[in-house]
Amino acid sequence: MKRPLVILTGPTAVGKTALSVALAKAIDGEIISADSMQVYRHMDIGSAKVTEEEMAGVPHHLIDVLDPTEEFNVVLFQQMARQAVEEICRRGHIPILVGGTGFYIQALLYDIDFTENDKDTALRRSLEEIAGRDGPEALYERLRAVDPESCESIHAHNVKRVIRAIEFYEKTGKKISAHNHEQRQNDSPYRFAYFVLNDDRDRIYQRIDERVDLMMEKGLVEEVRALQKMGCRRGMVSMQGLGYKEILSCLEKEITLEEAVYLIKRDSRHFAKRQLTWFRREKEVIWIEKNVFDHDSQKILDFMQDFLREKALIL
RNA sequence: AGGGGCAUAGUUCAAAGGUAGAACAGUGGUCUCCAAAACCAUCGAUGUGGGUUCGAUUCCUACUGCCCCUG
Repeated sequence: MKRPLVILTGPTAVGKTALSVALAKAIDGEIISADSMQVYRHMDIGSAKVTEEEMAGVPHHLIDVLDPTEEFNVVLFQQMARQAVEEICRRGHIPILVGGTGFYIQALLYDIDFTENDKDTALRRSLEEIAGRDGPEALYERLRAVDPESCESIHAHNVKRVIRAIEFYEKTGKKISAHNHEQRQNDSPYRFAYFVLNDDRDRIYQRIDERVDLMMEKGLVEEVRALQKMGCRRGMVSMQGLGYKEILSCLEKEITLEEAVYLIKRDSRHFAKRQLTWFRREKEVIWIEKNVFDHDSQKILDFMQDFLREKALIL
């Protein structure tokens, strides 16, 4: 029997956290965070991390488990999340995956195979060097030579992807285009319900602005300064987080605080938009438009529970 | 009130008597190991009324609005 998995996601600032805790309480669930920034300790304000109080006693996993100087990526997420699902099920509870990183959700939900990678990053580095020295087109031609199919779907300017595709070929002797095609056929190992919470675009953007202002009031600058003292530098995975990279370059006097705030708001909007693009493409998602439910969280909760009962995910 | 200046896309700025460009914003999309990342595509403008002209958004003029100076 497949394990149950409830997913609750949506664009940033739409209100996932509050709803997730209420849902967990209602269906005896535990929460697994699918958030690439909330995994890090000492990054509370900028990542809009759930507070102890907000958790209201509901167990949360994959939050505060790494230092900001450590790396994090899909593969690590996948391993940690899988383990969390197992533990939660063993306790007889329902795992609820909550967070805005669609790629991570996909990795767990469809059990995407990433195993062919090793820890050796020398090749990656030398490819980056080629891109820097000879330009992205030169790298692209290298990819065309070994995996022309990938060139169909990857744009030459997208150096990160081109590098990964070449790397995949060099390390495995297989084409990543073929591998991805195979992986796309994966059936989920879970009985799942994939909820996407959404709201009017204007409202989301407004909430983003308000939230960023609040972060500044709460002391985001101090938080980043402390991280800086702990040895966090730009280029680290954690410091690519929205709010962190901008404040960091403000502390390094590259931009003013005003510019930093503007950029954080703008990039958060862009992020929300990209998230929605991602979810639209995912199959089998259940959209929860807040205005359809009059922004009444009880109505939303009732709807979700009815749905889960129907799908026999809960009794 | 008098004098001067400005009026072009949502915003900031280009250009030109004959098809008005860009950046940013906005919108759509890609994504299978940096994903809060990286990348692609796309919508959109000459304030209003006259005049000169084959043709005005450009030149002239009135109006309206904004800015600066004087009082």
